[in-house]
Amino acid sequence: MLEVKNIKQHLAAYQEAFQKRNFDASKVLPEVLQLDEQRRNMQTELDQILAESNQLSKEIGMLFKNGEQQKANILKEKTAGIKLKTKQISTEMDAVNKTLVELLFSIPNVPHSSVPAGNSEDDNETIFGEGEIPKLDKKALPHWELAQKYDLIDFELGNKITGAGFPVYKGKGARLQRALITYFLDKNTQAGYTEYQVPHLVNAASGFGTGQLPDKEGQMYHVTEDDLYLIPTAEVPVTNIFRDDLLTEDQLPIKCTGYTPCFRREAGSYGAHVRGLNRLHQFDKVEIVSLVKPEDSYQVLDDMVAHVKEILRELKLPYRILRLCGGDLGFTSALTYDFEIFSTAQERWLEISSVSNFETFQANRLKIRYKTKDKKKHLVHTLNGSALALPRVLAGILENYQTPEGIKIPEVLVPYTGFDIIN
RNA sequence: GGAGAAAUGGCAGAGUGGUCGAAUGCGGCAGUCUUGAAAACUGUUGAGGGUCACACCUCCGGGGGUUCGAAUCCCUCUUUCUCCGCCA
Repeated sequence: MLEVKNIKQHLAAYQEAFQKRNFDASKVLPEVLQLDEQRRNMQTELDQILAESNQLSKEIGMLFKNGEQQKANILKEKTAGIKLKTKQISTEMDAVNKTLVELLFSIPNVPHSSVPAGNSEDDNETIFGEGEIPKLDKKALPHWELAQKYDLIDFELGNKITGAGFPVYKGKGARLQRALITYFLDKNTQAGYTEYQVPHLVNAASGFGTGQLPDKEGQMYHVTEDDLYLIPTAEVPVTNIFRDDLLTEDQLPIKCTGYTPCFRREAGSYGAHVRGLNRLHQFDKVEIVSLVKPEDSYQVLDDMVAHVKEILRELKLPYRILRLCGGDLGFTSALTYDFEIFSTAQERWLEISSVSNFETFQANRLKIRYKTKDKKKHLVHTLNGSALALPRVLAGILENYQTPEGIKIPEVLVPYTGFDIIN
């Protein structure tokens, strides 16, 4: 949710920036300002009436104390009209407020100045790449065939137990996944992120806080009986740890990491490009979340990108980094870098991390603020990223590390897996 | 799941219809004293809105109600604690 005072201050600049994400803000922003003005005026009017009412009540109290019942009763009659009026104004104000908030909820974040304009993923900007793409044998297999060949993942079994998109990991496949999770968490904690284990179901308030609700309701599994949602990412419970918090300046930056399964309905879209581990309803992910002072957030974004880079370097996976264009940018994000690894057997890039700066967009909804030494209060900037998403990393390792003898295990993982080849 | 009790400022804890946004203690901050520290003493110390600044408004778990007036009374929801039942 954007801050009204910022809209007021940067109206023209915002209008222009929104064009990059093809969002027509020409009507909605002035409307927000107009509603805010209206709400403000009503608030002032209401306050004045309440002040009058409070004053009268006090006088009545004094009169009763002094035994001047008659005078008190005269004043009482005066209050009747005031009561009516307060009710009237406050219902009107609630209505205006509701419209205002709904409108604000419908406005996406303002793209950062470095965000390229564009409509789709084709317009994303590749800003970095490294790692050697291995030259594989002609007989190289995609990961779903490797998974079957070495009995690592059973997709059919998942179908039986639950349905499509819920694979069962098995033997060395399960072990490799667990090794990756532990390795990621170790890397993250070494980099100063505090590890959390959080609930996998969240309430609606948490969903609103991080922006999954109300617009992306259909993407989450909803447990209607208890009105809870299965988390689509650890970002939701982890960021909500700090909802409504007033932090002190010296508590920042706050860096958290957490491993959770993630649940996504992702209705539609079946076919070859979502085969195997490419797209699932349940998958594992290790997430990193940062809460920082506004002036630090872009440096921290770079730090988080560097951190993910280091992990991919250690795993020796060929990857590239994209700066998302306006059209591909998430609703809540101001700037997002996507990491993709090259799936050699599928000959395509797979997204395995997305690192974003939300600036105050989430913090404004979540009311996460901090107090400076001179007691000024500001919203924090929130950032998060995957470090990393498991299934596609697993897929990338299986495919890129395959040899005629079997699948080799990246060196850094061997201490975690306890074996160095799958054959 | 059943029975009972409770929810107040950073914490502890009073207040049970009328200057209560809230006593008191601890903690925090500032000062006095001290070479420095501790102790002692003095002052100060919740949040949001609003204003150039005041004024003023709102907030005593959430929501609703009674009343001229609610932290205080009523309804409801949530959470916590104790006891019982069940249980990884």
